[in-house]
Amino acid sequence: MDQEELAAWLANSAIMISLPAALDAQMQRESQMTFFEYMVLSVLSEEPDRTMQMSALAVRTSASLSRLSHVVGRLEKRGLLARSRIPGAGRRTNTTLTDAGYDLVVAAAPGHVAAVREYLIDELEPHELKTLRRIGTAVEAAINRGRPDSAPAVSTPPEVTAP
Amino acid sequence: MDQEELAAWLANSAIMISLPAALDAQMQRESQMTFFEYMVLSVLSEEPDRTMQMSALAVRTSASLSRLSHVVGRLEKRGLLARSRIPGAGRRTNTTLTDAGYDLVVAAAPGHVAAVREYLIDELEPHELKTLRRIGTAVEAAINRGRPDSAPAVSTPPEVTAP
DNA sequence: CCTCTGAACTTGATGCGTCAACAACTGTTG
DNA sequence: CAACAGTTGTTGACGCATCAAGTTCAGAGG
Repeated sequence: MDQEELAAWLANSAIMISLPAALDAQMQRESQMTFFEYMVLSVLSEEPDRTMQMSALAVRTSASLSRLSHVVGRLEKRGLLARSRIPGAGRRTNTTLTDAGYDLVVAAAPGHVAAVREYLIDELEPHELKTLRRIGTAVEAAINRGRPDSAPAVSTPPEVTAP
Repeated sequence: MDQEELAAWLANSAIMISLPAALDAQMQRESQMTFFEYMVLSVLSEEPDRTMQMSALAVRTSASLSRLSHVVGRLEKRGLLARSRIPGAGRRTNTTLTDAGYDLVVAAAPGHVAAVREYLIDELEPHELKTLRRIGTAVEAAINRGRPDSAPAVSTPPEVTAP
């Protein structure tokens, strides 16, 4: 690993470690939830009927079904979403955002967007943005190469547009 | 947030979420430790005397002193490092890598380097590497701007050169 | 039919991270 | 020199993630 590769790797750790931490802190501070909880609510808020099946939601948030189940359980207790079994479809379960949940996402979004801008977007030149996009795509492809079918691990982040 | 910014942000989440998860999984699988534990051992292994003060180690690993204290406690129980108070220097404590700890880092390093190459470095063109480096630096600066003095949050990643 | 397999979750135990206290020093100031 | 303030670490409680079962269903095979 040469000088330039090493430097890139060192710098990359800011994106891998400090950036998630900073975004988590912002979300915790301003909206009393986790970055990941925001992801879940945000993804649901983008569906036309604010509803999604657990497994689909798990794929979209890059989480295991187990993790998602725990989180959804908590969010349900807080009245932010509701679960309902789909009849005649095995054990399939739908998760639906409640009005309270929707309101919370809407309230949390601006602060989140501002943080993403402050820490990342506004720091970059247009050509750097394009390259970042290319890199992210390449990394995702490289990781998924190792597990061809099982886990797509698509890592869709919290939506940054207004819900 | 326009189309290009949004796409870059979406792609970036692969670096923020999937990449750390993949590296963690690799480390767990092949060396029975956490990515963060590897960071700690690796940083120590680069010191001439394999020794570092707790607070310095905390800065280098971007961790809170509390987190570090817990982790070091566990690593000490596993015989991978040892703590010793520095006499006449307040509560300062030195952490030293044991031989077992050093051997473990040395054994774990190749697999880690291979993973970093596979998921990131080998995917990128030289100019993309340079841009990634620039982006990482910019992100770190932007985050630190918010907390001028208190927490440097330097995020030094695990060394990728042979220890 | 009746069992079996597989899909889609759920649950419980365990471990790690965080936050807020607390503890152990040193040096400083009245 | 006595109290105090500032550093530097440690600890315990609590929340969240993970992993390995377990559960609940639909449909296939015998």
